[in-house]
Amino acid sequence: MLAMDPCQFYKCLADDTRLQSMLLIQHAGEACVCDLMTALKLDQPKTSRHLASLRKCGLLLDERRGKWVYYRLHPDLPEWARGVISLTADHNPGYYSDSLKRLQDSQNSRVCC
Amino acid sequence: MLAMDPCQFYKCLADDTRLQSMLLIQHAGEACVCDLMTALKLDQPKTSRHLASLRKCGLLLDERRGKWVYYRLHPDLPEWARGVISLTADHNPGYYSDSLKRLQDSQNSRVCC
DNA sequence: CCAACACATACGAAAATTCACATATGTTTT
DNA sequence: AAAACATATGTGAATTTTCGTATGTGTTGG
Repeated sequence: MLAMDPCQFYKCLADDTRLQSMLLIQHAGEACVCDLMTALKLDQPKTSRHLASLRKCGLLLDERRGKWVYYRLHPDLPEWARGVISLTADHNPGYYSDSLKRLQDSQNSRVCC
Repeated sequence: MLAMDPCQFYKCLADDTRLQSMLLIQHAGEACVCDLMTALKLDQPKTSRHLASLRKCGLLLDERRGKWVYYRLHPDLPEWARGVISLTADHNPGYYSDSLKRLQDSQNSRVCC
C-alpha cells in the first residue's frame, strides 16, 4: 500500500471490534476468524464483516489455509500506520488484555492449523 | 487526562474536519476558530461543533482571549496520543499542507490576537 | 456425492453521526 | 445601551455506520 489516507485509516480504527482485532493480530502475528470470534466473544458474521472491511481498506491481508482464513497485518501497511498501532498497543495493554488471553487460549487449544 | 479510551480517541480522528484541525493545531501550537474556518474553508457552526467535540473528549483545550477562542492540544493528552498525532502529521504532509498554508496566511494577516 | 465445518456476504432495520439553518451567548466598540 | 463581531448550540433532516438474520461459497472428511 503506497498510499493510505489518514482519515480512512482512523475510520478503520474507530470501532472496538476493528481496533481490538488489529491489536490482537499485531500481537499474535496472525489469527484466524474463529479464534478472533472466541477472543472477542462475537458472532461469526460480525467478526467476519469487520475483518473484511479492514482487508478492503488495506490494513489486513487474508490467506486461506484449508478451511481456515488467517489474517495478518498487510505487509505494505505504511510504517507510520504500523507505528500508530504499536503505540496504541504498547500504551493501552488493559484495552485488549482480556481478549488477548482468550485468543491465546483458543490458539493453543487448537489441534490443527 | 489520565485515561483516554483508544477507540474514543480514534473516533475523534475519524473525520476530515477533526483530523485536519488536530494536525493544524499541533503544527501551529494554537489557532482560533476563525483561522481554522478559513484554513479548512468551512462555515462557522461546522468548525465550532467539531472543535467542541474534540474539546469534550479531552483532545483540545480552549481559552478565550477577548472575542476569540483559541484551541490547543490538551496539556494532559497522553504521550501515546501525541505520538500518534505527530506520526500522522510527519508522514502525511500532503494531507494538510494546503490548509496549513491558508492557516498561516490567516494568522499572519491578522492585526490583533 | 453429501454432510459438516469455516467463512463471507446480501439485505433491510436500527443506531449513530453529520449537516444546514436558525438562534443564543459572550465580548468589544461606539 | 446598542451594534458588530466571534463563537456556541438547538433542532430536525440527511447521511453513514452498524447490526441481526438468512443465505451463499469454498473446503474437508466420510
